[in-house]
Amino acid sequence: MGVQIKDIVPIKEVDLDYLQGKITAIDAMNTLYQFLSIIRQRDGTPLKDSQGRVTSHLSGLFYRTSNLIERGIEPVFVFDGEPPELKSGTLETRREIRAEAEKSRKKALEEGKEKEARKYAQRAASLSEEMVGQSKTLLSAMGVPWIQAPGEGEAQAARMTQNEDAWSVGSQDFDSLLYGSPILTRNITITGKRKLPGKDKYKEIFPEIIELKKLMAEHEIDRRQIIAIGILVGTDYNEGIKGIGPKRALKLVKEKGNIKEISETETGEKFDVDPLEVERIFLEPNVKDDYEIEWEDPDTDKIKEFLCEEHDFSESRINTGIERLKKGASKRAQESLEKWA
DNA sequence: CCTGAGCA
DNA sequence: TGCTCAGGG
Repeated sequence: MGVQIKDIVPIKEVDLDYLQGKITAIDAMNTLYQFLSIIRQRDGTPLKDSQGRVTSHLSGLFYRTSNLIERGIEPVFVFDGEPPELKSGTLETRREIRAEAEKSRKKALEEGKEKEARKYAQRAASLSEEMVGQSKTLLSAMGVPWIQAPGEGEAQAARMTQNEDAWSVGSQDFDSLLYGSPILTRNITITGKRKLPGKDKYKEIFPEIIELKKLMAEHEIDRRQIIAIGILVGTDYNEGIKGIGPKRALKLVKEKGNIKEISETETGEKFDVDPLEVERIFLEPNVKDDYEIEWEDPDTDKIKEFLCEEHDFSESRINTGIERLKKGASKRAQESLEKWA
């Protein structure tokens, strides 16, 4: 889920071309999970190869990434390592929710309720170690860099952006802002259209830029106070206070100044874990500075062997993707040549 | 999610 | 050129 602070975050819509020439450190798990959950048939069945292995994540990853590369957007994927100990409660809860959803999915399918079945299938989706490994294999064949984070991927991506090795973090969640990323990019999609709540109409989706500086300036708060707001509404590491959303959290934080003061109030006594420990996860995350970000030419044979031969993707569709990757690679080569001129 | 065909 | 829609694996 991530920390829910959308209501107090200033968001700027941009065109996908705005990201051209910019390096985006993409939260890989966030993205793959999105693909796995969304790329499905009407009854909720994911795409599968002839051996019954799920391929939805590979489809999304290949087509979207080759589009980004063609447009000169430079993605580097960042994978989760070990979660902080405090996340175990959240992870357990998610497991339970998935198990329940899987039961509901089967029931709905037996009753012939396709739409219901799909909803529960999406909720039951979970990324296996194998899927993560396959995704890394595919990215390497495509010549797209990926980084193994020691801890949370969002934390590592944020550090890379702070280090100015990336321009922004790409994720749907807001957590990277708490980890100190100067810029967050949401909705990095090619053909984004989303159902309008209620109506049968579809609205086009644009990438969104969120700047940490602007977020801080707008509310006259510092980064520790943003973390405090997160802790009040709830993070992956604590439950948050019932009845407090981002607006009330902001007000409280501005009144009390910091999480320590808040923890000593009546509200603060309701925390399920020590809020200072949660704050420490965001301020001193488990990240590394020895990483390498290099794009390479796509390896056509490896891509085809992996996607077409092993997982039954259509060769003609994969060919157009490979052409896009090549186009991006030559664009990069051209630009690095111009730097010398 | 993304592709590609069909149709205005 | 832009839109919808079925199907992808």
